[in-house]
Amino acid sequence: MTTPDPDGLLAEQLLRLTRRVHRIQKRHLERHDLGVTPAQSRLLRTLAHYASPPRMADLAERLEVVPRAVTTLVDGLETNGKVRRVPDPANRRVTRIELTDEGRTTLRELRGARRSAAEEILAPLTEKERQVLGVLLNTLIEGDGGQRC
Amino acid sequence: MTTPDPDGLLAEQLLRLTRRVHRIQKRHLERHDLGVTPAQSRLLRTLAHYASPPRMADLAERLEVVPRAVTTLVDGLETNGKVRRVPDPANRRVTRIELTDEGRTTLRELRGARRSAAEEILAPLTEKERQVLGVLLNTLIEGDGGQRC
DNA sequence: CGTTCATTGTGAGTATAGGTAACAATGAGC
DNA sequence: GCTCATTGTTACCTATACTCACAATGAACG
Repeated sequence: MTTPDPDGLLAEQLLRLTRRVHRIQKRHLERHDLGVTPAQSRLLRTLAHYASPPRMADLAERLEVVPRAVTTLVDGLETNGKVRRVPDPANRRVTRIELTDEGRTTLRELRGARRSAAEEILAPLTEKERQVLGVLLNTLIEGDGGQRC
Repeated sequence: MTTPDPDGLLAEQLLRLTRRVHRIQKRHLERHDLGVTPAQSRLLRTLAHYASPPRMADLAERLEVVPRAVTTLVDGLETNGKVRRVPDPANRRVTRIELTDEGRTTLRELRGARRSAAEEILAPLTEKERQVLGVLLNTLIEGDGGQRC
């Protein structure tokens, strides 16, 4: 009742914050000069979560993008020597994506950039507030993916 | 202590949520078929906040983008008849941006799209949680713009 | 076996959003 | 009047992600 459109406002804040997060992330990445774009950084981190090299399609699903988008990202990372495409002997349609040693090194350095970016973004929040925010964001993320359709 | 990199995780969640917000917003905009891109929609809404027509530079500052980006957005909106460039008689360098009647109509219809998009995004949260999230997001937004540098 | 259909990744092209650099027109300060 | 800052824009580039079409491959089934 305080505002006429509180939810729209919330979405607005979210989008605004988003732009800032992107900017800050990009700046910190450039500062560390790892030769990796934000989206590539995300793919690298995702890659680290797998026990064995995932397929392109696996990555696409995990990143919530169409497979074609993964191709471009892997192209960039591969030319920079961060990842390697390896054919799957069992199914010749699939190509699996492996982190190279250089990719693993980059990933470690990336963690610093990521941490400092997060710190800059979250500076205004106390530890407890961050926890609350984390829970809320998680609810939003989980809520959609699991229940719809 | 539960996770090794809680802040980085938070930024990750934020970015992930962001992508979803963009997708949902775009879908709802397309469904209402108002001939307006998400960024143009944002400019229109921003425009409505001014008592008198703002300058391009004002919009750029408010939207947190470079002036050049505003030019493109206004170009699109002007060719679609949603806004009008009017020269400022007092300072011939500045052009002020006015909402047209059609722009105002679009803005009203836009509110529906915006509301339904917000509802879809925020569905997993209770009313109280939304309030908490609003406060946290506001802290993050205010905290950066006002205090740094 | 072969025919058909689904899966997998990618080439080609498009859209959106933003950024930099250079510039012309204008205004302001000395 | 000369210099410098402001304002918007022209021209160009980047990043991200999309659709569509397609070739290669595998799977199902008569």
